[in-house]
Amino acid sequence: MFKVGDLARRTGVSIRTLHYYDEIDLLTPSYYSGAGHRLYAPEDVARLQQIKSLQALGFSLEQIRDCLQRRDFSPRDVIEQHLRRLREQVTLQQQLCVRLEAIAAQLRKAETVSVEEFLQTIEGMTMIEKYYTPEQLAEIQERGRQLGDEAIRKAEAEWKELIAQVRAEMDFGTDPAAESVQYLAARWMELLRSFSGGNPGIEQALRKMYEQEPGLRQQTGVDAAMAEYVGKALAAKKGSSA
Amino acid sequence: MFKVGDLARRTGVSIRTLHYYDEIDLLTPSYYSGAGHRLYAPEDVARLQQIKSLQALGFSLEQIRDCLQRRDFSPRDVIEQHLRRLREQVTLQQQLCVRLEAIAAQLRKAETVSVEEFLQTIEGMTMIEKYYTPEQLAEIQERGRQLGDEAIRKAEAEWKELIAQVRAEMDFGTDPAAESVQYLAARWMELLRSFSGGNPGIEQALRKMYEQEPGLRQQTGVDAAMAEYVGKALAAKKGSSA
DNA sequence: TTGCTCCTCACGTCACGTGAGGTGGC
DNA sequence: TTGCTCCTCACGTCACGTGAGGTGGC
Repeated sequence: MFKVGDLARRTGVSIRTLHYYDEIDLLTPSYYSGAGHRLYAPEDVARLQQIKSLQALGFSLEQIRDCLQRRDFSPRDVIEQHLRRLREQVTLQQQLCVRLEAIAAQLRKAETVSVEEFLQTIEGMTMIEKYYTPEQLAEIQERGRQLGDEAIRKAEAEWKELIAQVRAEMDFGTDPAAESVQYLAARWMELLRSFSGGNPGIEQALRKMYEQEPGLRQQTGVDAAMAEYVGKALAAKKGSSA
Repeated sequence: MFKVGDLARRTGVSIRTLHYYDEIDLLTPSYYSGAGHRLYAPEDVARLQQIKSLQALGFSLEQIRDCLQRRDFSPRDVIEQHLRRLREQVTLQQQLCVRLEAIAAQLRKAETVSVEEFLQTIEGMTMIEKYYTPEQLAEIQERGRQLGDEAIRKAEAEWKELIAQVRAEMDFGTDPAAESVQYLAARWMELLRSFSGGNPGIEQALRKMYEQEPGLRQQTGVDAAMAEYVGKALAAKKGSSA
């Protein structure tokens, strides 16, 4: 026969927890002393052990009560179902880990890490995940690893310069078939390939993302007009080589 | 300018959530209409997007508020720390998965699956984890897989019979050096080896578990007296061969 | 006038932690 | 009488969901 304090000390649960279990009828003491003190019998202690075991497996107190009360209870099904849920959770959390790692990698790559850049990085990630399939993302990440942070930084700088140069030619009204534009268009395709690896699915997703995200167009300076201009330049080249 | 309903529809969050964010000062609308209706400006929408992004990474609303408010906020540290916590969680959940799988395997092995057996299995698992190291557990599991369910069931039945036979000799008062007991002791060591694989750490953990768990002694019928009796028999054999 | 949207309470969730204020046995 | 343990409220947690009851603009 134990009083709450004794049982709490012996089993490592708190007194409040025992009170609570009593309150929700999960574990009611078999006896009470004259003064209204809870007295737990050995079978109550055993039940507490069972409760703790099931709780360690991640079951809710309600599930535990069902498990200990109901006669038509199927341990096998419950365990299997529980296992499925848990596996799903683990999968989701692992995906989250991958996302966080990608963000952490981005932050390490950047030199200054302002709050604004951080938020942009995150929103960028969220946006990107809307357009690429998981397989495409894995492929892009893998290519990024092989290129290395330094090469990626360099490519980003080159894109920036290239876009500015194309914009200048457009503003100047240069014919897309002109040699200077042909050179830029070729460089454009080169950089694009180093990102997409030539995977047409990735290039298509990228195009769609630019079409549907005005913020992205504004941020990079690549708008519909530029896409058309570069497209014409590439078509002119094709035409000349055919 | 959006009213709550508009913003809710456009972003997929509930009206109640927007009310709540207002209540905890996480996202307060920039304006109010004459009738006291919330009016959200474009920058409020942007802030909501940021909140959603950070929430998707698993941050609490309080962490998000800190992140958006404080100037001395270091995104890099927060992400790394968050990642560490998440990885820990995943590890714990994966361990839990392993436990549940072991229990599921046990349940499949048994023919009848009463609630009592289920609870015993779980309590057994919990107890076992207290005595063996994770490496030892992995080794035992691996050996179990190699033996197969059928062989394990057979070994368990043999243990039961062997223990009963030893008990009978003890009750009869047979000398541990007698041939009949020598045979039983040899069989004892054989079965023990098929469990421990000869790993002395596992055998030691097993002994300690039997010493410290009265419930286990009662359940199997292997008490201190029997351990001593078998020990004497083995010593007698050693003595005779030396 | 009828819908629709908006508003502000306010309770419920899950498994307790943490006092508050008071009683009974050594 | 002094500690110690026990008791019963009852609020707080986290991020909202879900009504209840009432108001304002088309």
